[in-house]
Amino acid sequence: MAKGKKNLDLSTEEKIMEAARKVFTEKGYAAARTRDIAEESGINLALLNYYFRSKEKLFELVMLEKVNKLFGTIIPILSDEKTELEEKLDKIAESYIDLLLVNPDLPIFVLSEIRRRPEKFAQLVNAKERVTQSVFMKQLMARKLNVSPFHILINLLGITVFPFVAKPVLSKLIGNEEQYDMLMKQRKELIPMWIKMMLV
Amino acid sequence: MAKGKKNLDLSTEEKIMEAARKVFTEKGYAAARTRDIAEESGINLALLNYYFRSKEKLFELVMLEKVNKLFGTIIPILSDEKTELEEKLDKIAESYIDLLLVNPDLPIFVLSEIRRRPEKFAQLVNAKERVTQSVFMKQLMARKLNVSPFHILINLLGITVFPFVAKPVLSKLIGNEEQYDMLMKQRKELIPMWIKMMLV
DNA sequence: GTCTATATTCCGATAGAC
DNA sequence: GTCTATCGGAATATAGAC
Repeated sequence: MAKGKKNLDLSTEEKIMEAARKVFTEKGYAAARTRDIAEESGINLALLNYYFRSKEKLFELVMLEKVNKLFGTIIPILSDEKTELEEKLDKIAESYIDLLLVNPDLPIFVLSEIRRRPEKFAQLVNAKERVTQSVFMKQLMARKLNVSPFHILINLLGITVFPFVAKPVLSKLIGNEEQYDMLMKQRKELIPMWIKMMLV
Repeated sequence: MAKGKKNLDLSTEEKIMEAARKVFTEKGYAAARTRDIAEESGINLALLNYYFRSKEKLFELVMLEKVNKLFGTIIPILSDEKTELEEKLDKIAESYIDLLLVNPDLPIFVLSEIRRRPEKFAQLVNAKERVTQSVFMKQLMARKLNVSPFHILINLLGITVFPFVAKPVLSKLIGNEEQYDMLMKQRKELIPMWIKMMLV
């Protein structure tokens, strides 16, 4: 897709999807209006329903994509048989921060919408076995820590993802977006170090 | 307030506020309906506008309370002149987790609404000087760390607050709510320990 | 102060022409 | 496939009786 340009080259369907990703992610399902999406994509409101039937159906497509993006980044790394624990930490921090620097409101969007309708979207994650039975968790247990491996996973996700969830507040605290982004980039190397300290 | 009982003893105004806290926090501003709030408080829809003029005005009152609750818990501790750095860590972890065990969706509610309308609500926090110039930050700087003190603050908030932001996902991962709560209680002692390890 | 009924605005969805 | 115009329902807010 051409950077910064209107998506004149995309199909109508893809233009609507692109706009829907933007509007839903920025405002959340309830505050997003189909009229916003139509305007953003440069097409007519009627076409949205022609292609996607309803706001709800369009949203489900976006939500599925976003959930896969958020969890699909980490689950393959957790499940990898070949890499050592320490290397997994490096990979998770780096790939997650790279993802979130480009998509800073991905986590709060997904987590908010899951909380709003857990019965519908929590199952979409379907991560229970894939996480609890993962190689990563087994590698943690092999270390004979005196705390549950869940604590380590929570800490890793916490120090990695939280700064993006709190970006609107932290960014002002730190100064501006440039300085915020610079700190986040530093954290790609720092996070694995901090987590490794918790493994002794 | 009587636990688990209908608030028959409260004034009408306070009954509406109580219901508004619940409905807004659970659903967010956009998905909350004034009819939900009226029903929840056992009064009539017209009375909501009689007392609070509009949905927006009522929401602003709730939002102000919630922001104060979330940031008012930590700012006094950060600013305390008497306590050592290590003791501050103990206090923050304990008081925050106690708060969040009772109000688990406080952080995601506040952070979502700030993100949805940063120009309106980010200023409500108004924490820039109170945090950056705080005793806590000065104590961190006195430690001559080789990373920015912001990293430590972010880590502290990340490992403390994030598990509550991700509660709907983590709770299923861990098992059930009881087990989730038990882990969170453990973290009151673990978090200060982990952060202290980052100070060397 | 509290209610019922209603006004008004907004929004998702569709009809129908091209 | 795409548009304009509009329907029908939902949600906020108000009028007016008690």
